[in-house]
Amino acid sequence: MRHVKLQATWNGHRDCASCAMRSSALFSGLTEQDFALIQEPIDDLTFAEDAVVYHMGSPADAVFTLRSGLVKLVRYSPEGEGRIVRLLRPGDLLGLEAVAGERYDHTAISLTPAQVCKIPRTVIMRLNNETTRLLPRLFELWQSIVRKADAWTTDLGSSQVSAATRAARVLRKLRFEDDPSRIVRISLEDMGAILGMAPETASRALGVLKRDGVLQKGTTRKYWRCDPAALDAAAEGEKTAVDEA
Amino acid sequence: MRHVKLQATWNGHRDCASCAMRSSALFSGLTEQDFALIQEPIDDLTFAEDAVVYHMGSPADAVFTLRSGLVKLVRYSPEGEGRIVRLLRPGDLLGLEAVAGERYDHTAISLTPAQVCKIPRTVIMRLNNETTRLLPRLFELWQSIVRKADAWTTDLGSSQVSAATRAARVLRKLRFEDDPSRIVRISLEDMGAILGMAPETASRALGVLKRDGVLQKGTTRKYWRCDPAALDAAAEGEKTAVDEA
DNA sequence: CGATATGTTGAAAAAAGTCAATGGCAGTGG
DNA sequence: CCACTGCCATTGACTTTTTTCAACATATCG
Repeated sequence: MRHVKLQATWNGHRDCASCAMRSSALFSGLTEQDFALIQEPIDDLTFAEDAVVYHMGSPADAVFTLRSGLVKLVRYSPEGEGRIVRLLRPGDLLGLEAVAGERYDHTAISLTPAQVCKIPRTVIMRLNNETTRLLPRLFELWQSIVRKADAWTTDLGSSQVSAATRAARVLRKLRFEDDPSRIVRISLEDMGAILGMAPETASRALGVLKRDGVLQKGTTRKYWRCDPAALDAAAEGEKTAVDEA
Repeated sequence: MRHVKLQATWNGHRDCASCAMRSSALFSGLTEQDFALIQEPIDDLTFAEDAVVYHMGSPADAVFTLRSGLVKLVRYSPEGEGRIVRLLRPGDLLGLEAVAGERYDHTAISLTPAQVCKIPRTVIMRLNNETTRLLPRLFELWQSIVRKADAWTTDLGSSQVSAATRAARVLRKLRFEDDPSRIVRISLEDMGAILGMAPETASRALGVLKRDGVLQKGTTRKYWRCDPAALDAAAEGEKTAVDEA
């Protein structure tokens, strides 16, 4: 297993009212007066690649918004086997269970360098007491998490669908926002932990996509290249034109 | 595909304050005065086996509590393939997305005759406006749904775990509450839709459990019999004593 | 520049999918 | 009441996929 970094660097406090993330995340819908209710400081944190944002089972005292980077949520079985149950992208929330429960349900680990805002649960509680504008957003976010979890099962969890097709579906979740032909490269172990398959099988699945012209090596080991249209086709389970040649 | 019944029978209105389900479901934590705020009538409905409680994509205007019976939540892909993403038991909520969204995310179908209470979204909204005692419960419930969805992926979705073991884990979710040796019998198609495998594979997996002495035929086709301890062992991936003989 | 991690590939075994035939049970209609 | 019919469930035979174990290649980091 890869060495895991524990440290985050603190970039100071964040003014939520002027944050670029404001509209896509938790606090959209709040008014200027509402923001004044946020009395605690919101920490702005930077994590290196492979750093732990929080641990499964540890006391959940804050919710996080992901400002940049990519984060995996890992759920460990009692035997120590880990499965990745979600991939989080900029704008997504981490650790929403802090609002409802005692402890985190996953370990959150960065797949790339990541920037997150740490929002103490007390801030959420106060806002909920003082304004009605947070709640609908909270419901929506919770519901979208459920929807994503269900989609994870249905899209990635069927052995009637080929490993290559399911791998392509994962790759689509890993595309760079600004360049759909660039894909964040994750380890085969992680790919296996997402799809519930052995890393060798994941390697072979990616091999198929490469031979079909869907996927190429990137110039650095941090990412792959792809043909976006071919990737979409592969994710639907179709064979590519290259394959038929 | 099995014929699906569409009809529910109406058993009158329900007084939530005196409901046996009250403590395990949505309204635990409310006071007597809070119950007075429920002005709309709560319908008490009975569904036959294989009846649809609500359809995926239809407008979501009510949340349901399951009072008795067993319900599956099915998510259909655009191609019409259905996967079961959750099994609901008495005390569970159905259609919580009505509080957050416009439409139901699944089709809810009864696996046995089922009794449900239909709670209009407006009731939830009013209670949330008038009292602070509903919200924490709502958060908890939402979080427990996420946790169940994640457990579904990790417990049932790994091809490194044998089909028989995963089938045993499903069977554990189907046990009668009052008699842990009795298991609601579902079709092999449903078993396959839960585990993402072909129904023939599901049949063979159950065959293994039968040969190992974990599972037996019931006296009617509505249920199976099992050795509870052996089932637990099988769900952990262990071989039974019978098997070693 | 080498030590260690991760990725790739091969080969054999195990598991699962698929197609097809058979068997059993329940409900229907004579 | 019983044979008929239709729907599942079961099983067999075969194919394909995946796992597993192992060797080897490649890349990264000290």
